[in-house]
Amino acid sequence: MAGKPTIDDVARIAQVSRQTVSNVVNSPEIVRPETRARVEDAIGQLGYRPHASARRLRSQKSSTIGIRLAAMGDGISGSVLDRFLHALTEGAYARGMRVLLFTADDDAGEIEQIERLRDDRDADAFVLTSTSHSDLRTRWLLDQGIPFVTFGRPWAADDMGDPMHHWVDVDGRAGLRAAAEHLIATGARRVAYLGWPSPSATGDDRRRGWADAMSSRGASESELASLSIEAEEDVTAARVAVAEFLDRRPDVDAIATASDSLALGALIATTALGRTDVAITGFDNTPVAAAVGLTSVEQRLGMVADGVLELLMGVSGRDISMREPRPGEAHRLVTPELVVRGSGGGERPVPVVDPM
Amino acid sequence: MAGKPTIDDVARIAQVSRQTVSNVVNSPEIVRPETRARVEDAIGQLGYRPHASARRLRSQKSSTIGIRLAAMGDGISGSVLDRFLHALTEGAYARGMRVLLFTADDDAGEIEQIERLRDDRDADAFVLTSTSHSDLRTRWLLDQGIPFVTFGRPWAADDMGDPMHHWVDVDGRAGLRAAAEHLIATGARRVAYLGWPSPSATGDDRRRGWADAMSSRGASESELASLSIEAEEDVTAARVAVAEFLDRRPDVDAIATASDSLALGALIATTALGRTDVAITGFDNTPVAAAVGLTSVEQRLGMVADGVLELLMGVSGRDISMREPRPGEAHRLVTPELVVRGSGGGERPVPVVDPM
DNA sequence: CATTTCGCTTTGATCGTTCAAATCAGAATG
DNA sequence: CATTCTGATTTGAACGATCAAAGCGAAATG
Repeated sequence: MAGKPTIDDVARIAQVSRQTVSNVVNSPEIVRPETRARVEDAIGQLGYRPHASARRLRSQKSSTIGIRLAAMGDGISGSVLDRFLHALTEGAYARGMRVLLFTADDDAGEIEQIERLRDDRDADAFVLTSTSHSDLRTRWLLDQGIPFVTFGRPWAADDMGDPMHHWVDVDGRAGLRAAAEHLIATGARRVAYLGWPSPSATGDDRRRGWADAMSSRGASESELASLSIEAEEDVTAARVAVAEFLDRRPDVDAIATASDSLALGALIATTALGRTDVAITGFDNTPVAAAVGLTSVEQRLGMVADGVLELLMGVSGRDISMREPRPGEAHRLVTPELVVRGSGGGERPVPVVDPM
Repeated sequence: MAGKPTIDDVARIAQVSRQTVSNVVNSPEIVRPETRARVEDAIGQLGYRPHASARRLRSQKSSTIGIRLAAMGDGISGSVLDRFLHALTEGAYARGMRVLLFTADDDAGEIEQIERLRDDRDADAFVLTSTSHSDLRTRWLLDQGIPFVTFGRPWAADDMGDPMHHWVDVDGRAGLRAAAEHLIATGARRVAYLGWPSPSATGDDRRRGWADAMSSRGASESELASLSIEAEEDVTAARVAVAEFLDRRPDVDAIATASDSLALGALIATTALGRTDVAITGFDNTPVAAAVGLTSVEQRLGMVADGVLELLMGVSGRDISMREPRPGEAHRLVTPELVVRGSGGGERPVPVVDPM
């Protein structure tokens, strides 16, 4: 009476047993309608809510997904993780799950934390981000039989066909193809590509998208090579690289880039050179892109989050229920969306970076 | 035997009772050393870890802090929340707490979620961010008697003296004073201020810091007014405002700004105008600032997080233990730190934004 | 020597729920 | 009409820990 109402309080008021109340809460369909109504009434009247820990103890499920909050030295794109986290949390709540945060300095530390959370039964599934080829973590999780999904492909020989583990990823290739095609469609004659130094699994894939668009317009391999710019994921590095490049190749009138950071560097370089005719596209659709009016590729993180939850819990399940990954059912490749803004080419409706 | 070991398994191996094992885990000092050793041995041998939910059920404590992951339309500065979250999570784990995420579209929605999490006993304390004057949420939380700390002052008449509730904040005024003084020290003769339209609690406070520095150099009120630029938290808006301003006041050779977004706008404007002699400082020390080499005010979010946990749990406590806020013990005002980079003034060691 | 004190350990109850099996009333079956 | 079946509800036993109080042996006290 003093504290929060328990299931017994509800049972007493509704003149039924504990278990019936439990049934009304967990599987209403097996309770006779009138009984159900009576119980629901009592629940509403008392403001009863099940004690999550009691339920978790008994059912041996934590209904919690653990995810590492990376230290984000990733520059601007850190906000991608942020938005993904937001979408994941929202989706998780809709399915009766919670999202628990943890931190770690490196992958080994992450494994340690996951082990702890698993042993404490604080989380029963995990989501990994920024996976690399032959990732320590995925191997370990598979060995342990811990349910997990990665946001990011394993980038193994045959990602789609050979389901080592469950993953969701964004089709960067399609994204860059769209960006390049948009630049061409809005009047660009020579579209360069600004990406990260190869080899870079994600980067090479994005470059392929640009190459797709260019090839279908008749560009040769050597032309593609001569239109490629490389820079580390860093605004300054990108600025320097683009300035140098435009000096050699003033005929280039558009640049599709692999990230908003690179794009920002390109934007600063072209502005400084007075080359405001050069159209630029970014990737990630970060707040910075929105802020400076940059056309960018949006990853649709809501769909990514949905995909993750679907792989973890089934299409509409409310429990972690992961099977062996089966071909065709273990992956989701989300097609991104091009968000067109002023600096993306053509008429430049809002002249964003030229002097007033 | 099949599943994870329980406290009873440990007890059996160590030839002691359940409770003794519990004591070894929770208050080792009351157990006789040899007994303790035996139990610890058994724990290690079995790899025993207490079942978090069982513990929470019995002790009626969730040992969990809830925090809303804002949708971050805040532009670049979204990363501040991110870094704070990281620091908070790290600190929380060190004190045996977990951090649970939730989302909401607005403050009313946040209240709803908090109520749920409280009722489900999923979290027993909350951290609020970006509080406004006369905040719906703080009022409600106080009424409900739910432990919480805000990151951000209430901005009431006398924040420091009158402890309505527990809060931690960064001393933006001191930050901008330091920035302005740095600009002056490195050779600037006329330092303008670029901030958000008044009234803005945070913004006005930061402006005051700049004004402090200027006044002590003998600037009059009217001079200060003529050196103030206003723009919304938006790169483009800032760029436009700064371009206009520099047209009127070409004598200005430095700009202290209230945020990295504004600073980026200023940077783009000065670059475009060829005024690379104008030194600029930002606020928040976001990845963007680092990327473009911008001197910026670092909020020291680790200290903020520590302050939050201290107010919630006491100096070294491992439990939520909040009293009535008492004068002098209910607040923490963290002094930020100026991170000096190339574009911050003076010699411009690394010419970041001029054409190559 | 009986008694109190002290330090450590054990015992029994309990936290609030779900599981598994038992019960029960009424309908359907032969 | 006795019997089986069926759907809805109840009962007793966990889940794995901590709390509160009791127990116990050795040392201290009168």
